[in-house]
Amino acid sequence: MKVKATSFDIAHRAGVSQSTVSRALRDSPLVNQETRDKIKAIAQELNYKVDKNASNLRQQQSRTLALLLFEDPTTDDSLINPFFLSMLGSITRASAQAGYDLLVSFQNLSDDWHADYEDTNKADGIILLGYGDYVDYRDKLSKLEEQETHFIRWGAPDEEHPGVSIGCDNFQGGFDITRHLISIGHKTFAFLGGADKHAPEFMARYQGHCKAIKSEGLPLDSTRHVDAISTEESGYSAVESLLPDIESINAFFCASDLIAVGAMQALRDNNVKVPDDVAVVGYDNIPVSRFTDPALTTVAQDTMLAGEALVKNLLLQINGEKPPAQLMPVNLVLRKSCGRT
Amino acid sequence: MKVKATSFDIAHRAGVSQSTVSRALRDSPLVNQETRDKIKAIAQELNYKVDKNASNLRQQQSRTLALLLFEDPTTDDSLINPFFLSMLGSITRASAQAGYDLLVSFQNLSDDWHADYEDTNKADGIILLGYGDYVDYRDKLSKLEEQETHFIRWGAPDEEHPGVSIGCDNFQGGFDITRHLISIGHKTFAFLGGADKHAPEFMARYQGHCKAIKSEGLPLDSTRHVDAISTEESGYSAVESLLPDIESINAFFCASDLIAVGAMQALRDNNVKVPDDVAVVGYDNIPVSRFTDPALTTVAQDTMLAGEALVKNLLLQINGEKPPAQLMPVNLVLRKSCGRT
DNA sequence: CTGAAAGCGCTTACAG
DNA sequence: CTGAAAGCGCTTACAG
Repeated sequence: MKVKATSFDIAHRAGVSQSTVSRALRDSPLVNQETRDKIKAIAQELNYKVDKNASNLRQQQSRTLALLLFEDPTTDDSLINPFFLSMLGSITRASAQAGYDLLVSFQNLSDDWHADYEDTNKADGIILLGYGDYVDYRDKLSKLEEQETHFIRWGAPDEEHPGVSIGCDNFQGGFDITRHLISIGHKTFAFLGGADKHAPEFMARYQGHCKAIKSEGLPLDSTRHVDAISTEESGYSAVESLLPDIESINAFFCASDLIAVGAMQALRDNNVKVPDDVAVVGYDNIPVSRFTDPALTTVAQDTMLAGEALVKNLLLQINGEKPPAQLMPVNLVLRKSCGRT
Repeated sequence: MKVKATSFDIAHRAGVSQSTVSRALRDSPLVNQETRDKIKAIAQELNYKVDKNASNLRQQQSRTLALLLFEDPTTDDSLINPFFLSMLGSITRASAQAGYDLLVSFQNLSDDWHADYEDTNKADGIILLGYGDYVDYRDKLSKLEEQETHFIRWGAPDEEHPGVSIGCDNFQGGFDITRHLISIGHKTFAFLGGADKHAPEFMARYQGHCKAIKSEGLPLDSTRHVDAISTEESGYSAVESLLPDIESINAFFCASDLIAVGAMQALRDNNVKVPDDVAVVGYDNIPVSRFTDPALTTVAQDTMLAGEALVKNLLLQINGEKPPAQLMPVNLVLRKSCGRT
């Protein structure tokens, strides 16, 4: 077993004090340029690396962020919503860019996750990612806040809830895509997705949907609402439950792409043609959505931007500021599944 | 700002020494049961958590694993191969189960990633995940080994390369699925996927494919090989390049599901019916594969098992053992895209 | 510009 | 069973 070099070893070789080594390695302007270069050369030669535990302990910080990913409770062990995975990617990149490491952890909503990350100095702050069932969340968020943990939540900004959150403008997304459906002639709808307090994102999308129907002068009963959670299976069953009345529906607005993929599957299995017999749109613009048959019209959330915003906001909090909640813009992605584009 | 309690605060309140607090909190049998309970109660009350930096520094370990995920070099910023994401999920779970935290980081193969994780005591070991372009890797792996870093690589076990690796039996997978294709009557093939030193997984799948052709007594030229990397786009182009001869091909063996998804897209766009005109099979069993039209026959790698094996192996290394490389079994998943099942 | 020293908050060998 | 003390490897205020 190789023994790791310490700053004392370097100091010894360089003929300076350990303090000077530490300063040189941190690029302190206090150190003579020549000395600094010499020290760095020796450090490289010995393959010396600053011990993070010691450094963090001394500085009382960790330069690490923790990402807690909440699984959809019903999801099977190996499946994770592709949208969140894509967020995971962008958050990882954003923290790396900011010079922070990222500790990743999957949590079940039901677990006792109030999370020993910041308390233990393992992380300077926490990012919470998942469809927020805020009814269940709430107490845990309060506890985090009580302990003055720095955290940011992905999801709908919501006055009533503890902590800051960043989310996409789900209302606007639901509004825009519905208006598009109406503009190309669709008049009757089914909204697939549980829209209640347990799924505020879906609820906002649904409200945007209804608002568009109203504002375009269609009767309020032009849409029907069917519960579904964000899985293909659930989308499949939702469509099955509507089969008896399928003729009366022009367009399906699925609250997520996963639901839409399952819905299209069910329609195909029942010989309903998309988009000829019925239009289908989704939400999230997950990678698959381009490759379904037909390609899925959907609402894109910019995960890159969102990830950056989350990290930036959290970092501000860690630096003692109080950054505001943020609502990210959303974009329509028109493809074939909604009919005449 | 709340001041964090330390073990001294607890000691003070409990009327014992700080050493005893430390012992009690670590469930040392040396401590009187009553004292232990009292200390734990006080710790809870003060919301005390052991400082990981201090604890790790003292113990010279981190109880943390680092996962380096290598992106396919051509992949755009926000896309990550779903197969690896699924591995990510299972690795995260497996490390949590083992009581380790997981530091996740995306790396570009081109970056200088020899990775200050173990050297800095940020992690006790490293997991490398990605399609291994081992030609490029090699030097970096050697360097890791030289520094006596504990690491494990996902990929084909390979005598020639530094370090231990765990991978699925790609040869067997390629063999099995090809034999199935032959058994249901297909006689001519195209293999889509770059099969050279830069993509050893694909190469092994290709070799299994060829072996099956030989062992079933078909002529060696019953398959043609077209380069493709693991993206839908690449699968799409690969099929396009074969269109002039498409009639001569019974079945496409795509080296990954992503390639297959793109290939099926291209076939559809060119009015070639799957599976009636041509069969298509993939590899990986990514979530989408169930929902393509038609559903994709593919080879499943058990990511759950694989993740656990990686973590277990690495932990053994950390404990000073020399666990062997491992080849994980693989399963055929028969769906509609290959024709008569 | 440099060094000696204190101290971050633990764990654990040593002594009792 | 318990305590006093050393020490993990740094960073940084203090003194020069």
